[in-house]
Amino acid sequence: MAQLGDYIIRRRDNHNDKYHRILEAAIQVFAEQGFFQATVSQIAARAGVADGTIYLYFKNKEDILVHFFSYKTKQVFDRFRQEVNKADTAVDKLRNLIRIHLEEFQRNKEMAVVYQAEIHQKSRLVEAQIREMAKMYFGIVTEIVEQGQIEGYVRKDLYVGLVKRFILGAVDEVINTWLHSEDQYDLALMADPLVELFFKGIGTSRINEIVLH
Amino acid sequence: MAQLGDYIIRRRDNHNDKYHRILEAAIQVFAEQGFFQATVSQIAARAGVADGTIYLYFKNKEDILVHFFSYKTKQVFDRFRQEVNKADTAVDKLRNLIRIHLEEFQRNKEMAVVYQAEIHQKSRLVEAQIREMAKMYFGIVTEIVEQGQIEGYVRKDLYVGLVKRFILGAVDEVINTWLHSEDQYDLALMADPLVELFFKGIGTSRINEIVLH
Amino acid sequence: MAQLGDYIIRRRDNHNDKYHRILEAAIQVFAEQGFFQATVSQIAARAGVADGTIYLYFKNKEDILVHFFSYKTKQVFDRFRQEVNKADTAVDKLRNLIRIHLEEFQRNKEMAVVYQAEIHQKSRLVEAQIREMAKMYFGIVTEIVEQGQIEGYVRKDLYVGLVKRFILGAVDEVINTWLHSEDQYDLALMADPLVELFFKGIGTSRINEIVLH
Amino acid sequence: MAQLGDYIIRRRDNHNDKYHRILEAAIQVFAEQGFFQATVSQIAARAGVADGTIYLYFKNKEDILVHFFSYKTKQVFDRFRQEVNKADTAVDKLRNLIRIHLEEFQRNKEMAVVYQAEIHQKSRLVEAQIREMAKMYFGIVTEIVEQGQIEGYVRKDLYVGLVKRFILGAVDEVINTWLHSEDQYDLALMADPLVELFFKGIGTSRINEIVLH
DNA sequence: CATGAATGAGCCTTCATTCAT
DNA sequence: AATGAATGAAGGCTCATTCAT
Repeated sequence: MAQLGDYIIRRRDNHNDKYHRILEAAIQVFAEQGFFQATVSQIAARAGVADGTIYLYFKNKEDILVHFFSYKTKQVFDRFRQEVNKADTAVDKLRNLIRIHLEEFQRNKEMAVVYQAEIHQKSRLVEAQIREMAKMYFGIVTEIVEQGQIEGYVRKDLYVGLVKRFILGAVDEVINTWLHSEDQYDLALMADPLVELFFKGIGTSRINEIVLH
Repeated sequence: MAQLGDYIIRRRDNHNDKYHRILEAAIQVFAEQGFFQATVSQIAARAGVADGTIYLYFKNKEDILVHFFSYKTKQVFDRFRQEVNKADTAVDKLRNLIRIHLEEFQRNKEMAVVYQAEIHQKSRLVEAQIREMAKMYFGIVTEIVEQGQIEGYVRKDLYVGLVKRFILGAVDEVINTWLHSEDQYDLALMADPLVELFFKGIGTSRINEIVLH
Repeated sequence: MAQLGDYIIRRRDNHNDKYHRILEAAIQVFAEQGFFQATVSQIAARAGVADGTIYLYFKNKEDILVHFFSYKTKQVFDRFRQEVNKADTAVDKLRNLIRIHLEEFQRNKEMAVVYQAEIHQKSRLVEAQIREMAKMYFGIVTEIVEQGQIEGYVRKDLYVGLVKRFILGAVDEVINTWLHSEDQYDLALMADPLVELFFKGIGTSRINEIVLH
Repeated sequence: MAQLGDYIIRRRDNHNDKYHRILEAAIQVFAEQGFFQATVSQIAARAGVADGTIYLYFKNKEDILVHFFSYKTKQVFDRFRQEVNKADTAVDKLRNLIRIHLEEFQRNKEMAVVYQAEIHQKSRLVEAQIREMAKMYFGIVTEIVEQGQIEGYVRKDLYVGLVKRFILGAVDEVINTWLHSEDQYDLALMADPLVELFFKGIGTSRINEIVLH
């Protein structure tokens, strides 16, 4: 009765299982060795499959990276949006964005490593996806800034494109430092101090006495 | 008479000449292809020397990258220090730091590419140098913050380690965006807006009504 | 009632059906790609069966070629014999032989391609069958020559082994040229001119004034 | 004095030496295994060089075959032309053509094997060269036929294109049979009997009583 | 019988490095 | 010091064949 159904499901699961096992293995190996240093054999061994099996699920080595980006990373960026939506005020939205960003990258350390390496390449293997994620991030920041301006908590004289780089860059650098640090402190603890810096900067009120540009 | 001396100098110059030609060629090739994609032959061809000649000046391919960092990049970071010293106030020092950073990376685009790629690797081939540069940058920021606090323009409740990442990350992201941008706008123009963001943040004075953490 | 019988027949037909579908598919793929370039997967896809199914009907890839030769090619060569038998005189027999040879290879172009490639290999995968066909062809030619000699139309001082190569080679070359020709002229039209050349050669009667060997 | 010259010559010879060693090794391996079955490693081993060395002299595996055709085979076909020129009458020219063809292919048995296999492929790897050689052969036959017609030894009602296939095919078949024969009889002995067949055909004068087409 | 996912041996090719000249 | 031919290890990928379902 349920036999056929079970069978199909098992097959499908098996398929999915292997696909994901390879993907997860690849992320680990890419994280450890870097994309070009990683070998397909290493990935296969880590995934517990034969070398040739890789090519049943992926077109080639590069294709694994592409799938990784459109699956794992995208998934993470989608969570950014969700968390931002949970908050009402601009301040809370930014706080949620930063917090979830740090939390997710802390939780998926290997993804973080691969992501960092890839977006800082000249010839990116995944240009399209990266551009899309950047756009999404920009959208979120734009929303926060505009809402914050309406609420009166965000300055009006801002170039949002720069604000996005200002925020994303700082967060990325915090993550990057953490990735290269010996002791594994809690990355998420950086969220609030960062948010405070984003809103208040490092200056005192006296800074307004100076014409900065 | 002066012949022997000349000869030695010429030789030495010749040596230096080739050493630098190889180094410059390598940076170009690394920038275009990435370190692992670049081949020693390409570098040799670009430098106008034989493949084997590379190994008279460098231990191996990786050694070229190491030399590049301790030569070119270090040189650039040394200029950071010089420019900062030219200014008197903390504000001007930070402005000079950001400006020279953007200017130098704009001027040495290939260096910028190689630098960005390398510092975002997990297994860095040049860990030592990068750590040293990070330390130097941290020193500069510390000095600026402390002076700024004395001058009354910088808040006292700051975690300098985070401030350094906050600043460096934003600048790096601005550079990274520029590197991947189609149109080559003037990167240095970002200096003042960035400095303003660093000091004032994105918030208005009303932000102080909210307890950020 | 007739059910069981039908079933068996259907099965058998089904078997035969698949067997032949695979064989025909293989010939097409072999013709297009060559034996070593062809893949079992391509054959399976063309035949509309699973890869594994191939191995229910054939021992391995090479076995398909063997079967092809003992099935298709043999069948064609059997037709040679039949057509020759239909004629009474040596001249008509040779004409029929040449005509049917050209016609059949024109009709089965893919077979022609595979056949040509295979018999001109050093290490033939189908040595036995080829030798058998050569023998059969030799038998036909022998018969024609002997009958022709009796009838007085064929010279007596002939080395039949050479005559067979003389005829077969010329026909094969005509076919080969056709196979590689852009425009698909009617191959069968070559039959009569060829037969004339076989009988009369290219010389005039004056050629007899010369001692050829 | 002669040192530099010697050096250059040695280098050049060395180069030529290796180039030719690889080429000769490749022909042997191609002859034994066929192009697709042959491995680059086998060729390298036979030539006494490292695998990678092959790629200093040839673009890839296929390129070796291409070079082989434009070097060895072409050289042989050039000899055809030379030998034909040595004779005065059409009869002698044809005899020389056939004789040198058989002699050369007998002397270069491996070349013969590779040549036979290649020209009977559907997708030839060396289409251009083969077409050129075919054209040259056609030119020779045309010349012989026309001269023979003037001399009165060759019939006027001939389609030269067919005559070329008639001759070349027969010769090729004789060679092919020899290549696959166990006992290595003297191939050149077939020249005169073949020439006689070409001129006189297999028919007697009575054949003229019959209308062949 | 039929399937097609999985295997892993094997091949072509690249390229960092060496070394005789 | 300089050359660049030669090396050979290593890696990505293919594909004939097997076998659990």
